[in-house]
This record gives sequence, structure tokens and C-alpha cells, in this order.
Amino acid sequence: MSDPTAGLNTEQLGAYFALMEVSSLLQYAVEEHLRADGDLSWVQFQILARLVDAPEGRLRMTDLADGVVYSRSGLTYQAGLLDKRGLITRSPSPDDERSVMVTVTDAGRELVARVLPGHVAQVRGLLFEAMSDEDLAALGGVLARVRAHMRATPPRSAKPRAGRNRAG
Amino acid sequence: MSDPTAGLNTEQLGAYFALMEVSSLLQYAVEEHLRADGDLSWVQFQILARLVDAPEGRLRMTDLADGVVYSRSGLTYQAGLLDKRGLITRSPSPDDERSVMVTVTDAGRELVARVLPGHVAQVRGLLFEAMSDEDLAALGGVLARVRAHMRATPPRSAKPRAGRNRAG
DNA sequence: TATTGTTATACTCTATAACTATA
DNA sequence: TATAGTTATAGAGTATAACAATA
Repeated sequence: MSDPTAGLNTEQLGAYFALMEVSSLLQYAVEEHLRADGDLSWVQFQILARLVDAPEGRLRMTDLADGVVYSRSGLTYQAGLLDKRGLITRSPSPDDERSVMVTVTDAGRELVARVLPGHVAQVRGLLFEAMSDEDLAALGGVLARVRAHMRATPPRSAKPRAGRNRAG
Repeated sequence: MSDPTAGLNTEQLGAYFALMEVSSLLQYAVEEHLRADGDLSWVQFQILARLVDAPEGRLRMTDLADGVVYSRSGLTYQAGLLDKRGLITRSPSPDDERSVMVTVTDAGRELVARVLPGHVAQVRGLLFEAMSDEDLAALGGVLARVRAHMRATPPRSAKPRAGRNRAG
């Protein structure tokens, strides 16, 4: 394990840099295709993908923001773009009048379906082609654990808002 | 391995999403500290870190751009900012008059040194705390292989420039 | 009083294309 | 003709703070 008073050892540093480099390269490559195939940015694709995966294709704005690791205002902006293109709809939640439910439209689902094959091919070619089954199992296991650990920390949308956390 | 005609299986999809989510959360957390500790963005820190690690603290612009996964003009912009703050210097290369060598200044090294402890603590707390030694070894091994595989693809700065790659 | 979401605004970043200079 | 880098410009994205509405 790691000594909390020391720096990272060589192995840790290497793994950290490799992680960031791999995800960066992967995101860049994938984003290029998403843009060409469906005029979608990475964030927009993530929003749509999460909605498609969600029960009934709907999620609250805040849950979406947390999932995508995004600020609220940023999500409002992106949701506005997707709304304008008819890929999602927004409506007040019946449960909590403050909340807004975001729902994928059929057009949204179709776009995801159209874009997905190329996307998946991209990911396979770059990420999984260099991986054995054991690699995959190991990677998936560690990352799932790490994600859970990170998610235990308060999510981004819980950041202090105007008026809180001031000095004095 | 993966069947090139099929989609990703559940395990692959999970690993892919976990990878992107973990790196995204990590980068976000780390960037917050870098900004607070040294008024550095993620890219700026990466540029400085790479220079500090390089022999004699110097690298060509293009090598830097490839390493950081960045466009040339983007790097010029960032280098301009770092230059203005006295953290790097730029000078024509003696070998190739077209090239520009970027060098970290003492101030740049000091800033990296000042920011590094907090940075490292952040990474340890989020990434390595949830990992055993075996996890680390596995993760590092896979990622190094994947990175090499990805890097086998032409780097970003080699993207077609004005006038190349036109249809016809 | 806290939470959800939107808006206005200002700013940072990024990419494209045009340009200069050297190989 | 190709490569290295800069610049101008224009656009996308992002965050902050202020705001309205509901809990």
C-alpha cells in the first residue's frame, strides 16, 4: 500500500500518468468520431448514453450532472443544445416541483444507435485490442473499486454555492 | 479477446466507462488543487512536469505537444502564458532553426516542487488508497501496454494540415 | 434556510487557416 | 515541397454569481 507521508513511488507515478494519458488519447479519438458521425461532443454523447441506459430513458438534471461530472450550469447549457436538436425533452418532475426530468426522445435514441457502432469499434481498436481477457478482468475490477472509492467523496454538484463557505 | 464484428460485451463496456469516469473524476479533483495551490491548469502542470523530467529541462515544442496530447496552436497559447509568468523560456534550437526549445526556469521548477506534494497526496488519496499492490501492478502493466498500442497510431501533431488530405 | 435549475456574463480554451521561416 | 511554430480569429465550452421557485 502507500505511505501517506511519502510521495508516489515509480510504479504509482507510472500508473497514474499512463491512466491519464490513455484516457486522454481515447477520449480524443472517440470524440473525433462522435463529431463526424453524429455532431456530438463527448459530454453530449455521455448525457444521451446515460439517458438511454436509464429506466424509461429519464433522469433528473442533478443526477445527470453528477454522473457526467459536470457543473449544473454546464449541464443546463448542454441540455439546451440537445433539446434544441430534439434529442431530449425536459419537463418538471411530478414528485418534486423543483426538479427537472430529462428524457431521451426517439430521435435521441436513434442518434445514439447510429453513432454507437463506430464508437464501439473505436474503443475496441484502441483499448481492448491490446488487452487479454485477464487484462480486462483485472482492469475492470480495479477501476470499479477505485470508482466506488472516489464516488464516496461528495459529488461535484454538492460543491458550495453562492454565499456558503465564506471566510470569517 | 474481442470479436471485431460485434459490440463490446458487458465487461468491456463496464471497464471502458469506469476508465473514463475514474480519469475524469481524478483530473477534476487534481485540477482544483493545482489551481488553488499554484494557479495552474491541468495542461500547464503537465507541460511543466514533462519539462522538469526531461534531460536539461528542455523539450521541443512538437515533442511537448505530442506528449501532452495537444494541438500546436494550443501549446503555443499555453507556452505563451507560462512564458509570461516566467516559468519557462523559449529559444530557437541550434540544431534545427525551425524548432523551438522550451526550457523550465528555476521559478518553474520551484512552482512544480511547491505544488507537487499536494498533487501527489490527492492522487494517492483518490486513486491508490483503494488499491492493493497487486492491483497496482496489474493496472500499471495493462495501461502501459495500452498506451504503447495507442501511441503506435500517428500522434496528434501529425494531423493533416492546411492543404493536405483533400478529396479527389 | 436549503435545494433545484436557469440565466447572464465574462472568461478560458481550442481549433482552423493563413502566414513566416527553415530543411 | 514538407516541417516547425506563430498568429488571428472565431467559436465552443465553462464557471461564477445572481435569480426564481419549491421543499
